[in-house]
Formats: sequence, C-alpha cells, structure tokens
Amino acid sequence: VGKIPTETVVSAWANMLLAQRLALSSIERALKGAALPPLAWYDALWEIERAGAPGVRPFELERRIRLAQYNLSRLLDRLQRAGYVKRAASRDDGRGHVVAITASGRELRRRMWSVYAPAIQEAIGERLSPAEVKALDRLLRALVRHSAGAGGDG
Amino acid sequence: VGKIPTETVVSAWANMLLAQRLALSSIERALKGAALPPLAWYDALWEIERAGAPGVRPFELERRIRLAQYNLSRLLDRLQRAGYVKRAASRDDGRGHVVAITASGRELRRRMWSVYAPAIQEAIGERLSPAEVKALDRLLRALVRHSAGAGGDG
DNA sequence: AAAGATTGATGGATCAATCTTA
DNA sequence: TAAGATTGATCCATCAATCTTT
Repeated sequence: VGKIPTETVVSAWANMLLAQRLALSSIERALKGAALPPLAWYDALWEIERAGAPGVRPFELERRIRLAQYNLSRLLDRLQRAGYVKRAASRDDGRGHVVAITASGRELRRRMWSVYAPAIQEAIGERLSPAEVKALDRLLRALVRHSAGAGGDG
Repeated sequence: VGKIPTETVVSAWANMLLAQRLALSSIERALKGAALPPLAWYDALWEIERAGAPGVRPFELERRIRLAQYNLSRLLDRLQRAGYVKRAASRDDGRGHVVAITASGRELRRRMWSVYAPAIQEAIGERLSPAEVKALDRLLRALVRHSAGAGGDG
C-alpha cells in the first residue's frame, strides 16, 4: 500500500512537469529556428564524442542517455545515415559493435551547443539567482541519486 | 547574442531532465502495470472534470495542459471513442464546442489517481524532507512564473 | 537460456494544409 | 483576416518478435 503525497509534494511535481515542458519547448523551438536537429541528437552525439576514438557500445550509451534499446538503435540509424556517426564491428564481442563520432558529427554537436547553451541560460540562469540555482541543483541531484538503480525506459 | 550558462546552471538543467525522466518512467510503468492509460489521459480528464457540467472549450484546455491544438484534438478523439468524454456544440460560438467528462471518465480518473498519487510520493515525497520539498516547489514555481506568457507547444 | 542488437507492425506526435465561423 | 478546430501525410516511439553470439 503506497503512501499519499502531501499537497506540497504534488505541487512540486506539477511545477516540475510544467517548468520542464516550458523550457524544453523553448529549447526545441530555438534549435528548429536554427535549422538544427532535435535535442535527442545532441545527447547522443555528446556521449559518443565523450567516448572518443575507440567508440562506445550501444548498450553502454543506452544506460547513459536512458533510451530504450530499440529506440537508440533507430536514432543511431538516423545519425549514421546523416553521416554523423560510424558503426564498426566489435573486436571483443561478436554480438555487438562500437559507435564513433565523425568530424561532421563533432561539428554538428558544436553548432547545436551554440544554440542550446543560451537557451538553457534563458530558461534557468536568468530566472534564478546563483544561490537559487545551486539550491535547485542540489535538490534535483538528491532526487536522482536515490533512484540510481531504477530503470530508465525498457 | 545569448549569454553562456554557468556550470551549475547546466548541471541543474541536466539533473532536472534526468530526475523527471526517471520519475515519469516509473509513473508510466505503474500505470501500465495496473492496465491504465498513459499520464496524458489523466491530465486531460482532470482539467475536464474540474470544468464541471458546462464543459470546457478545447482552446481553454489547450492552454491549461499545454498541449498543441492538433495534439489535443486527437487526444479528445481517443477519450471520446473510449466513452470518457462527450463533445457538444457550443451555444455561444459556432466555431467550437465544449467537452465534458462522463461518469466512466470520472471513475477512470479516480482509479488513475489511486496509482498516480503513490507514484508521486515515491518519486518525490520519500526522497526529500518536507522542508526540501517546499524549497523545491518554490524554486520551480519561480521558473514557471517568469515564463507565463511564453508558448507551450505550438 | 541470456545478452546485444535489430526489425515489422502499430500507435502517437508533428507539420502543413484545410475548413468553418467570428 | 484571424480564431477555433480538424485532417492527411509523415516521422518518431513503442511493443513484440526475431536474430546472432555468448
């Protein structure tokens, strides 16, 4: 039997949904306005770029960006078709492969950040004082920390 | 030219994305586990129920739950087909209509809440102290407040 | 049998165009 | 012309099934 949340807990949840929806839609609008791909591409490219030259296994990516396996599979298809990543058979494990970013992928990631970063600043940085941002970061971190184990999508 | 966010601003944003993704997927999992429809149905039913007997215009709903017009139009189609809402021509305005909840719609909303509420408690209430929840609510409210005007989806 | 990954089918979200009345 | 609302086409997300290698 689950416990009932207080009014404040429900309010915090509702405001989190709303705040994120507002921020996300303004960020996506900014990206589209600059003729750039959606945010999901950024997340994937960023993690793949961080993995460097050896590349990264899809199942690793899956955990880092919290995307279901089949979902990631098709996102990688699109990124590959557009020339932003390359797939190569894994030496260690015959079942899988490794994904690496290309030069144009790095370039796209950089261009996306030049739009994404100011949009984050506008949605968060300009609406709270530095101390408030720090407090918010701390509270959200606490929410994430305790659920490290729990599933993402699958 | 947009300003660059600080590290803390970016961190807060990333943790917000992650925290919400984790909470949402556990909530959706709980609903599915109880053979109930997705969260979007709850939001719509709740606002329609709040509107009471006279019903509510879709363009009003659109603003309250922040859903694009075409998106809402199809969600209402599904709710209507399932018998949870009714549409009727508007007396005041020949262009539009009003939407009202049915008895089985109210019943579904109530059943969904009995799963949704404990899931919110688990995701937020049990991970922060009451004082922390209050602080989080206040900060998120500030993020929302300043963007009251800005667009939702369309 | 389980892990890594993909695929066919289906439903939902989005864009652009459309329709009706204000 | 603009507001309220819907629809056809298309793209993405999701489910279930499948394939290969461990």
